[in-house]
Amino acid sequence: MTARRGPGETARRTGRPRRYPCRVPHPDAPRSLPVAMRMSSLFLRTLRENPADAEVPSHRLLVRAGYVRRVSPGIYTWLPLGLRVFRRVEAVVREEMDAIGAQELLFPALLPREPYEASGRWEEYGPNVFRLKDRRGDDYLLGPTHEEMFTLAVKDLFSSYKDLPLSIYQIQTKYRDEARPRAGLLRGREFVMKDSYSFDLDEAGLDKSYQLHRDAYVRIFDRLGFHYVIVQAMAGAMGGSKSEEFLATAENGEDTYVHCPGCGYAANVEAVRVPVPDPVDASGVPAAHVEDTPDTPTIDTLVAHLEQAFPRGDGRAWTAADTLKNVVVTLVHPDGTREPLAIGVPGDRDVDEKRLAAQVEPAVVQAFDEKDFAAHPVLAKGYIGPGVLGSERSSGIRYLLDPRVVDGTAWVTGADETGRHVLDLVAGRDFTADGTIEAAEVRDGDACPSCGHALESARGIEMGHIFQLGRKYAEALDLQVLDENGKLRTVTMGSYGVGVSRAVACVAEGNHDELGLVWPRELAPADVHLVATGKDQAVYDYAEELTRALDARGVEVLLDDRKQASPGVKFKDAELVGVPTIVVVGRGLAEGTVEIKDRRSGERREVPSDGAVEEVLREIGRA
RNA sequence: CGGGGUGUGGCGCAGCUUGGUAGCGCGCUUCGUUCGGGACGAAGAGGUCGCAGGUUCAAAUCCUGUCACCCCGACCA
Repeated sequence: MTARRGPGETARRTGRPRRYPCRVPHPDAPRSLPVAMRMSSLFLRTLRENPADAEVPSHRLLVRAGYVRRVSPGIYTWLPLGLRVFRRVEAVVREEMDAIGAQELLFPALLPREPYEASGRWEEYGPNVFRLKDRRGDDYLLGPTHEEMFTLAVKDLFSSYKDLPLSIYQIQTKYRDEARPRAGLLRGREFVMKDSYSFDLDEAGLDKSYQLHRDAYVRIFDRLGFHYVIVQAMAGAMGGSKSEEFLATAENGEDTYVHCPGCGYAANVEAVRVPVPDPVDASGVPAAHVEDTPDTPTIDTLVAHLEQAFPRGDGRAWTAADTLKNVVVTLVHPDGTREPLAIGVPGDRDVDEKRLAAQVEPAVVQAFDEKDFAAHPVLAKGYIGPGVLGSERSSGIRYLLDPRVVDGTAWVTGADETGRHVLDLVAGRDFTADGTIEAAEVRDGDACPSCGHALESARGIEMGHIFQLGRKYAEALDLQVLDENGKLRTVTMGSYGVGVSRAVACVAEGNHDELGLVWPRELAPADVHLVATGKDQAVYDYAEELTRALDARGVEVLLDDRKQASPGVKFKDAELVGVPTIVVVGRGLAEGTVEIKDRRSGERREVPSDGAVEEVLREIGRA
């Protein structure tokens, strides 16, 4: 708020909260100066060339246009222009959260070890958490996420079903010691996230809270103005069941998802379910037989050998899809125990490490190395088969199959002897497994699990994630309330996050052209970029006057009042900075006109200088 | 953690192969001119060449070590 008007005054007039002024007027400045960002004194330096360390467009442009500066890998300073955009995003998120009755609070970023010890995550979270010690040697951490704190806060204050449902949130700086920060603000080690949590007595309540948040998120991402998809997701290490992600569609996004043009189904690749085929009648398949297949340790060499040594009578060529590939990995459980796990997938598909990791969480997957093979001599590397796999078989290794390997399907697979494979091995008839697992890679053209159409894959940036946590944290931290019968009930929780700082980068990623940034109106650092050109003092006087008049109407102006800069420099800077409406006061003023330019379309029109205020208001949709 | 690359004024880079005491563009300062598309002229300020050893009469340049950063991958509520 400025010294010039009372709190809320502008909010009433314009129907939205006023942004704080970027610059406090100099004490010597006349009191009558309008509150505007002045390019002549703004803490800003635009760069003509791209910074060498920036690769993705959002990073390049945010640095070039003077919105942010890198301090350390994955750690950024918000400069005045950037901070204003950041505050706008924050305001959108805050408004929509408040609108569903969620209440804002703020936990510390610096947290003691104990709550995370209690939930088991001090260990589970691993190297990604920033840990530190105080002078006495006690352990602290910089919060990577705050489930424990929210849960404990509710436990601290509430104890009755009458207090529920409850949704609380914070907009807080989070810290994660990412192995490789990248893409500027898109994946940082310090970032700002809105995280909220719902607390309900039962599943029906949780469903309702979840839906409220989902609706709020739709409104938030609509207002932020980027293209996004809502995809089914894995609840991940957080535990819980139902989960959806809001992905901003972007070719260079880190997340891969699939969507179905037939029915609209969309899911993160990790969460995709394979439609399970019906069992096949295998009565015509001959008995399984072991054959010599020398030098065929890979699927490719095996298929080539089959085609040459065992051509099929019906003219069909052997393909990788006829083989069953058995991959062995080591699971490392949170308590440190190691367990070998065998996965059987059709030979034309690889095991997708991300999908596998998501399936076995919280265990971590490690490659099965030479030492592991030495410890399990029954495994013939390159020729592993179901003959030895399974908890009931000689290896004792748990064996899980891709869901496509249904009863009655016949396979060529390892015979557990180097240089030998078994043919016509029928699932259900000749071998069984301990269960199924969704770990095979997902490909374009795979059948949609809900309608059977061919799936298409695309990439996106995770902007929001909502999920039903259930009782994992409530149980671990003993969050119970008394129900109407006076009995203790464990509360069920939902968890909902939005990457606020990431959203700034993401909006920039989706809103720029070759000249610079192009902000959506609601997020721009100013409503109008007013450029005064030329050497005529009347131009600058008029620009001051127009700025003052616009300010009085609640329009925030970025005023380029630099006298030493050439018109070209001012135009380039305006285009780089990306305020959606650019007003040029210059040579036309003598004839009584100013120019209004739309940054996005490039369209410009001359308007009478004496009616410029109304024209600008109309242009920015506030007439 | 694996692979690749880069460290030279505020920013972007050249110089390194073949050692000789640091240069270009942008930006910055001063003066003058210019003023609708990153102006022009003149004069300036600003650099332990990432760091540490070594070789040499002499090291940005050669050797060894080390640190940092960027990109790809692994990893990633």
